[in-house]
Amino acid sequence: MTIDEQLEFLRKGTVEIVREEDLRAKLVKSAKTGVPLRVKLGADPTAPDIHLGHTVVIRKLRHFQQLGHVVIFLIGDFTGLIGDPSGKSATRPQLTREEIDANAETYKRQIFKLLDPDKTEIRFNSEWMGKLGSDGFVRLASHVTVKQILERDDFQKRLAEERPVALHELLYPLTQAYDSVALKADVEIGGTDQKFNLLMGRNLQREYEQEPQVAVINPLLEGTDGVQKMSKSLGNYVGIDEPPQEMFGKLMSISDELMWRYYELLTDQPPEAVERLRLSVKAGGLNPRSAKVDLARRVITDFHSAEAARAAEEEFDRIFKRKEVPDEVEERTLPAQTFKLPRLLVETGLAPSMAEARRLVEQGGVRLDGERAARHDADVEVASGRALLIQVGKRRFMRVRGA
RNA sequence: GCAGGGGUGGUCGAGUGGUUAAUGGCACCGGGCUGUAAACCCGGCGGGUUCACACCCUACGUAGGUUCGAAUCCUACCCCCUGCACCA
Repeated sequence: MTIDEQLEFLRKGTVEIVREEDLRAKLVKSAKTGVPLRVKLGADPTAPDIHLGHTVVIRKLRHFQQLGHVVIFLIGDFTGLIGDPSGKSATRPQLTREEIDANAETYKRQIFKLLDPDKTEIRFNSEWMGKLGSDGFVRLASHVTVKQILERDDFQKRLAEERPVALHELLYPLTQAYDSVALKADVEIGGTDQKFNLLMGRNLQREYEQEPQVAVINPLLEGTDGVQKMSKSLGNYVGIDEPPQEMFGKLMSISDELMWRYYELLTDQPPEAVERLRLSVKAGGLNPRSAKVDLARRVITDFHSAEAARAAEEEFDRIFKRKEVPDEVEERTLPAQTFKLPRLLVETGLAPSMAEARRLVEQGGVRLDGERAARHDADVEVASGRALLIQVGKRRFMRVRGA
């Protein structure tokens, strides 16, 4: 690829690159010297559960790898003590060395679904932050001014709104920036929420007489609700460790509009190809459902396999299109006796409470052996040797046998 | 410590003595429709007993109190936020 093509390739899906000219220069230099660029991404040690939102930046790392550069996956075990000042969470639980190591292993297993292990360094910032000591830390702090730190939107906003800003939060951008110095990073990847921190790295590197890193800023992926950013706590996420069937369902549940966003940020489909698809759907030639199925297939293939994707699709069709019983249904054995229907639902865990169970039946959401249960006071016999198929809603199934 | 503001159901947020299990939004759940777990429409959304009308219990930071009756009034306490002060 020419340098221009490389730039184009790296630009895909990003919001901003600061500065693109610097990146060009680094790419040229690397090509000339044969020394790969060092591309950094920081990760929080407390949450090793990666979801699709995180994969946006990981995918960007992969793009750099594909061009032959070295990726440094930095686990912020030191910064984890501070917690990114994203507004809410105050103090974070202090992790033991063992927990951090365990989390690191989980990270590795997950990120190597997208990244090439041979071109990836896993590092911990306690490595250099620990050595710094409090005197070193104070010296480090002398390199930036309060005003510089307070420039950060988040701080300004909170000060303006008279919401608290803890002192240690101000140190977060500083330590993150120092990581770039310690690693001599050429490029740092991050979401838009990280922009300030990434730029701080540039400043600090200059202070330490290093060539400033390039900040490659990626958008934050919206969650399946299409509104808020994907996050575990909001429950609008798709975890990359989730079973294929779950992923398929969740991806099918995104809005038709959001699907294009996902195409852009979660697949390596070239923008032109995605645009063609979009036009085709818009013109009515292609059913949006089909495009969504295709998206789901691609994502599942990345994290599981093409085979798993096919199976998930088949299962989905079976349940939602043909309204059949899934391939595998959980089985439970209960003492052979007669149950009131709501009681049975609670016993099997298909409903959390009697009141909820009754509601489900009244609303027509419960089927017994395929027959809609009309009355919630019905007696249901669980006989030994016979299996009873219970369905709640569209997607919860269970087979119950009497013992 | 002082002053002020605040703590309501998964969440946001109404409600200042009586049809308040608590308006409304969101989330969530069920149904309908659709080639989608999309969109849209309808319904539900603390728990328990009951075939059912119905009844009971628990709930508005915690604990008491006033009252026929309190999320709403009083007292104490706890927690959060803002400002000021004190200490260093």
